[in-house]
Amino acid sequence: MIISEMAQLTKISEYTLRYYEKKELIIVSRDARGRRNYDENDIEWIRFIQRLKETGMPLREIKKYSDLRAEGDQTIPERRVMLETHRLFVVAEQQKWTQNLCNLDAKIEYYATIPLTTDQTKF
Amino acid sequence: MIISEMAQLTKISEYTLRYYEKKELIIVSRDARGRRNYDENDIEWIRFIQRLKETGMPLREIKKYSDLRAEGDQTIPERRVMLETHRLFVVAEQQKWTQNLCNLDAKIEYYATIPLTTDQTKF
DNA sequence: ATAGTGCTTAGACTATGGTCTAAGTCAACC
DNA sequence: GGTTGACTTAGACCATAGTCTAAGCACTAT
Repeated sequence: MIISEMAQLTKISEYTLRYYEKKELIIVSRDARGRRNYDENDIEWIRFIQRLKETGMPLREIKKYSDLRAEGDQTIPERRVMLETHRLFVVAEQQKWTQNLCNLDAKIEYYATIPLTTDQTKF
Repeated sequence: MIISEMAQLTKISEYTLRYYEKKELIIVSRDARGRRNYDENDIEWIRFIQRLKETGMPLREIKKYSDLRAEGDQTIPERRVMLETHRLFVVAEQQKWTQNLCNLDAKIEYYATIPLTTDQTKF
């Protein structure tokens, strides 16, 4: 699979796919003409990167994970620890957004109840 | 209130407070010596900016809100619409994080159940 | 009066995560 | 054999959100 197909499939631009490779998040083999040749495994991996990114993992962390992955099976426990640690971050984020929603709702509620004649410069 | 006190109070660095002013998010009066002189109203406003930022509102949006606020009471309905619109964003974010957590948990669960002898390069 | 502190400004620099350009290669089609 | 199209590379450029530096002024304490 060529980069343009990969870009279409994953909705990640060719630019970004090359960028990820430059940043050593992805390692892709080349064909006889020197072009990137993505296989099934690469697709899986890129989809996983996508999910990690969606959960707010910075690229340098994803790179760490990628490096461990490249080292082989003996790094599985380490990788799992990374995911468990990241999980705590995601839980915290989720709770933060819930709290933020409460705050915002309170604000909007306040906005709705105060008479329009009072001074509104505070908001 | 002087900038250093404000920085301490809000945990926003002096650099950032000046930056916000340069970006026209905040308008602060000066004392006889030309130094920023924050009052109660400014504190409230900066705390509100903080909350908007926490809920992922970009600075340019906050500036828009700030501009409306500066225009006076007649912009209240517009400001309220902004908050309501932003609320939808926050709700979506909250749901996204909940979904992300599910995905990650499924991943970790999978990690936990597969025998350690299989090929792990997929993760 | 001179050093020190705390502010002022403009503008340079940083990090993150892309996004794009320029120049070049290679295979295929006409 | 020339053009087209899809790729290659290095490196420039962009937006966001700061973060810091340099040079300078005003007041205070010694």
